[in-house]
Amino acid sequence: MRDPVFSGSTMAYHPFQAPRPLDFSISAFLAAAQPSFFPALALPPSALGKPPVESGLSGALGPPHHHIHATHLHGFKSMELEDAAKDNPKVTLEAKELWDQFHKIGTEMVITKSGRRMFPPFKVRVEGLDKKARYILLMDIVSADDCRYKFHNSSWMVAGKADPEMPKRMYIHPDSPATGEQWMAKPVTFHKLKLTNNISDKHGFTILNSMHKYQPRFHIVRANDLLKLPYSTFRTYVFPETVFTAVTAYQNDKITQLKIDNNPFAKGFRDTGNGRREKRKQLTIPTLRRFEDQCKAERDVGDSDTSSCDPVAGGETPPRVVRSPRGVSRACRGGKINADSDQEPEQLDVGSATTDSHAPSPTRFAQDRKEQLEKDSSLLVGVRSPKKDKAESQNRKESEAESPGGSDKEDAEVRHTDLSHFSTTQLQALALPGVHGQPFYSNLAAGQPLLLHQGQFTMTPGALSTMGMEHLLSSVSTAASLENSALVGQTAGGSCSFPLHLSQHILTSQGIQMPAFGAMFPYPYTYMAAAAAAASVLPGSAATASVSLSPFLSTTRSRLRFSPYQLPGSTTGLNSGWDPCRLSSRDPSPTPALEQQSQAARLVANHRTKATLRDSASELQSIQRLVSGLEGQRDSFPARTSPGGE
Amino acid sequence: MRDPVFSGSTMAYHPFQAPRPLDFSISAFLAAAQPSFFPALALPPSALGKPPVESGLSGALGPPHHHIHATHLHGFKSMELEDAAKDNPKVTLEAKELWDQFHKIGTEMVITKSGRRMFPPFKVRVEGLDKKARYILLMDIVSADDCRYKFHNSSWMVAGKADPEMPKRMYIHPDSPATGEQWMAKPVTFHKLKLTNNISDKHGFTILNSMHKYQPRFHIVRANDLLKLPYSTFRTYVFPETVFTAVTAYQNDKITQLKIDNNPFAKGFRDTGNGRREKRKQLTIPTLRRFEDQCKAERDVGDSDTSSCDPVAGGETPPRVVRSPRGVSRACRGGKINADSDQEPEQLDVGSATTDSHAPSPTRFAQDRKEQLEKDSSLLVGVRSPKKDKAESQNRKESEAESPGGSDKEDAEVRHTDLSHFSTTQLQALALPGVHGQPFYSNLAAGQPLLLHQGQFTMTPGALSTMGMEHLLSSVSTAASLENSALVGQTAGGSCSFPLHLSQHILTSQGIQMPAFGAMFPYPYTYMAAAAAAASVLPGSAATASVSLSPFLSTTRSRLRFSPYQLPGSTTGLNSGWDPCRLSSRDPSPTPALEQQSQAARLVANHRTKATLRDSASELQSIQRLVSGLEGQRDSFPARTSPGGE
DNA sequence: TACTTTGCCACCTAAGTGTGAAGC
DNA sequence: ATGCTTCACACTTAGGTGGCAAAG
Repeated sequence: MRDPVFSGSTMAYHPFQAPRPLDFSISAFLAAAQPSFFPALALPPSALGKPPVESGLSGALGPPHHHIHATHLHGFKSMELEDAAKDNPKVTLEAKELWDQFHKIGTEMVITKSGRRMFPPFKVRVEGLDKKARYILLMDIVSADDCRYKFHNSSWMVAGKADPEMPKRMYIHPDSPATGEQWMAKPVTFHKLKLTNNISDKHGFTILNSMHKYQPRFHIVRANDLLKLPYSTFRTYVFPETVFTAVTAYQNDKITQLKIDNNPFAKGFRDTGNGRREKRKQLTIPTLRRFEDQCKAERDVGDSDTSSCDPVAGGETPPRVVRSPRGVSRACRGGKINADSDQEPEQLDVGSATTDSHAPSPTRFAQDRKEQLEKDSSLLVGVRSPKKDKAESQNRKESEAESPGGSDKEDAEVRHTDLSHFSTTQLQALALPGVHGQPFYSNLAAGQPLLLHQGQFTMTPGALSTMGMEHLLSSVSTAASLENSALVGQTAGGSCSFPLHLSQHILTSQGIQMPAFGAMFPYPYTYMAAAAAAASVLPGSAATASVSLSPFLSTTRSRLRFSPYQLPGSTTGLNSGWDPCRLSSRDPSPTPALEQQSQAARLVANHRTKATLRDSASELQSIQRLVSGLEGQRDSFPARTSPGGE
Repeated sequence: MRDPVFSGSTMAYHPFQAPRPLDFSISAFLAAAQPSFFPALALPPSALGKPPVESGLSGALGPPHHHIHATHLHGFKSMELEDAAKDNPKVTLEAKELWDQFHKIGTEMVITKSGRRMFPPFKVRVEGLDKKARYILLMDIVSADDCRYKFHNSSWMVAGKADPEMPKRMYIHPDSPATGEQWMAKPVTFHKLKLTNNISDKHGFTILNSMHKYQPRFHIVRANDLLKLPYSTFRTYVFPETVFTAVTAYQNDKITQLKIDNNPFAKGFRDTGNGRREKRKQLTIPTLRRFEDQCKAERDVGDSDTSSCDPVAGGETPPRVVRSPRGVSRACRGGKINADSDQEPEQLDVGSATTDSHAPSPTRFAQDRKEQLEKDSSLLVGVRSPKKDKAESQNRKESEAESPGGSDKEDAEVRHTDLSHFSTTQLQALALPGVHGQPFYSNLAAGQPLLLHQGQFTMTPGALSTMGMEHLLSSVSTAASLENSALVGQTAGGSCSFPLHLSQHILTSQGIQMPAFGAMFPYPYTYMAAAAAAASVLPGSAATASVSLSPFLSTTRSRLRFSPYQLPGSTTGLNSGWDPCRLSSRDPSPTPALEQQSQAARLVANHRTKATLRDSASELQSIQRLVSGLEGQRDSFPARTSPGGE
């Protein structure tokens, strides 16, 4: 309870701790982004959008199909439709049941200096892509809220405001670019992505703050060259059940047990009568074996490759889609707009993302989405309400009582509330920091500040960073959408699969932590691209104001925390890593945004406090996050950007 | 001794079995290719070629620097010089000493159904690249000759003509494309490439015939997109000391022992007093430990990644460079030209590649090369004469007497001789089959016959396949050369590193055999590209004649061998793999070529027979090889070409 | 003291190696 | 009987897991 604002809050259903906050958080910022998205979306020919049905002011909205948005957007702004159409991607989360099991308890992911994989592994199945077109698939992990947590009395509770955001990195799937056919052939796994708390990480791992909540995101970009990524449309998918709290050591024994029971690498800790396992009673759940078995089965299929297991069976979750075409629009820029930011977490699970009612134009679209959601059963796959979760968890026969705050927490509430104080722009910033960076053009790190090949694009750093998150400002849907990317121009004609045959060379190993290999993509890069697009398309661009503050110099109330182990310069060797002190002052200040939830959801959440986080501290922190995301990114770039080794 | 022609030949220094034949073989076909290369080469601005010194009729020539050739070529034919220049690649083989140790004995590589790595690992150090330009690095393994061997009485001897060539695959380094800076940062390893004897392989592994000799090759292509590979210039580097015989089980105990002593994974078989090792006395050589130690040291350096060890120290071998600019030329096409194909194997080691005296125009260049070689000490690095080898081997304290034919064999002789009977075109075909295919655009395999995006390029399949090997028809040198690639046009402006951060995801694992990941690149693809270029540039194009024969239908004397385990259809599952019966009949017939050796070398080798292989059977087989390389490639493509898995 | 983070450890998966008997 | 290929094995490297004591 470090946080002065939330101190005292305890557990489930507390105004400040609504159950299943994670979902909210995500949907919240997604919703916020949405508004700004529509205006710029292009409409693919094959778009089969439906007329908007539900209004989006308060937020409620079902995940819409992209094409729908595209259509509308088309009218708004003329976008390049060249290669639009022909695809209508649909993404489902693999091992959904397993994720759900963790989610109910409150997923925790260990982060270590050397980098730790995620478990369950983030794996998605993609459908509806243009077989011949080439795509780049990526994922990143963004803050779910701006709070710091603590696990107290068997439950998670807010413990203050979030620490300064670490430079986020966009992780490009190593097979990128590859044809839609290839991507759809089998689930796309991201087990090579590693999490770390080492701010000086040189491997390109995703740096997270311990005791903070995060949301993994998946992106699909139609582009045949990584160089085009910056100018391309990002279709973002978020699976609420994948939110997790980063920890350096497991806090909830239930999580530990679930990990042990399902992660083959932890088999050694299973209670097999070998006199191990003391603390945790064997909470082994029936679904247990399934995961591993599936993994093995999967490995044997086709030309196995990969590694981390991942259950194939079970429900797959249709995510919320956020799309950011280049030249995308930005939602209302201005300050903490918001308002009815409170929503019912429960509803969130219904799989719908809400749009900020305060956003520029999205309202009607929100309705559209909602309708879509209700119509498209696939969108609801894997979606479950908190109540259901509760019921399930209670049914579980665990020797240990269900930890009070175990499942269905509500820090989300906090986050949610917090978000409501940010403008759409701010939310973007909030999300974007985690939007790009991890493995990407390492050469960028190697020198060029922002590259974008001179002349092609000119903007002030501030403007760029602010607008860069355009692809976050997209429509939210769980189904597929038509191609609407505004690629800078196809290179070669066809759709050549790029695979690089990980089969033989790349696959197996997880994170060999060779920065040389990683495709590092510092935020700045994408930022610029998106920003450029946005700038050229939208009139009232969002905050272009540059704020001169770094997490270390201009903190109002937010505490800058660095564990003794992470203090800049005190960490591992080469100080070429991220150095907070070097954050420049040329960054835009994000603006507040609204969250959107289904009306039902908001009804439930109405009792929450809305003002708590509405202080300058919140804004400052957001800004700082953004700044670090932009500036820190560059500095943290691995010194070695060479490939070869492999 | 199945081969009627060579039956009876026994061992070292026998006319038919000159020691260290491998070197010859390689240099032979390289030389043959050279002639045709020059005419088409573009001259980079920074070219610093030297005037030709030695004549090339009989062959002898030192490894020239590309730029030299480029310069000359410039005059011959105007090539796109857009991105020419700025780079002058120099490639050296890592772990040369180790390779030499194996080479002396007669390197053997085990091939298994599940795929086996090479040991020593093929690893090269690249220098002189344009830091900012992007390159694609690849490797493939081509037949060293067209003979089948048998290990009899402790020595290798010819046992007939080669079996039908398996579809070869070009293995694209997974980090491709990446900037020159990245590639040069650390040695480029290809340990993910796996060898197999499973003709139905779906992993994209390199399929080889057991008991046949092969030569690994390394290629550098300046291109920022894999899609441009087909239209780009290939700079090929060959390290004679890396020739090897594919086996399903080690034949020479010395090789086995050397492997055990140096491969960390075989450590369990080392004679550490654990009562193992019987057959092989501990031939452990002093240099032993070094390799492994180096590997470990290397792993710790920088952001380790990779895996297979590889000694960094010791001599690195400058290879013979073969370059094929697009719109390349073809050497004399006609039939078994040849003539003084006999050379002294010993000389080969001197590190110089000889050009075929019968080749079109190369003569003067050959001299130039020679001079270069003598001047550039780096070219001689690791180069050693057979005599030296002999001395070394004798110094080794092996309990077991040096197997008579163990080191310094001469099947090479056969191969050499054989090669002399082929026209340049034939040699090209001979090599090309192994030039492209392994991991590459899998989508190609997935459907499109040859793709090349309609309209961009039009040629008859036959012509294409014939000319496709253009990049083989290049100059031979050990040093660097300037950029001369005729890329189809740069996509984005800058030089973005492509890394994909294998660090995190790709690196570690070796060959997870996931076809989905491999970048499959069937020969046909490259063939077409090169062909197109050649066609547009050269007047008297080589064989465009389409031959209607498949290894199964039109075999004159060559026996079609398929072990019971490999019979098409009888092998592993899915028959989507390579099906010899499906080989089409539209392929060009390769033409003979000359080999080139230093004059000294030829003096020594003059006593060899030249006519032995000059029969139609040889030609047919070559053709068949080519055909299978082209047609088989497609069929053998892994059914699953999806990425994702990773 | 309370809470986190670190390091090292044992254990496990994944996969690379040659063996040696069996198969064809 | 010869010659080559296959396969189950034991052993090794590389690396993923949580435990746990110690440190901060």
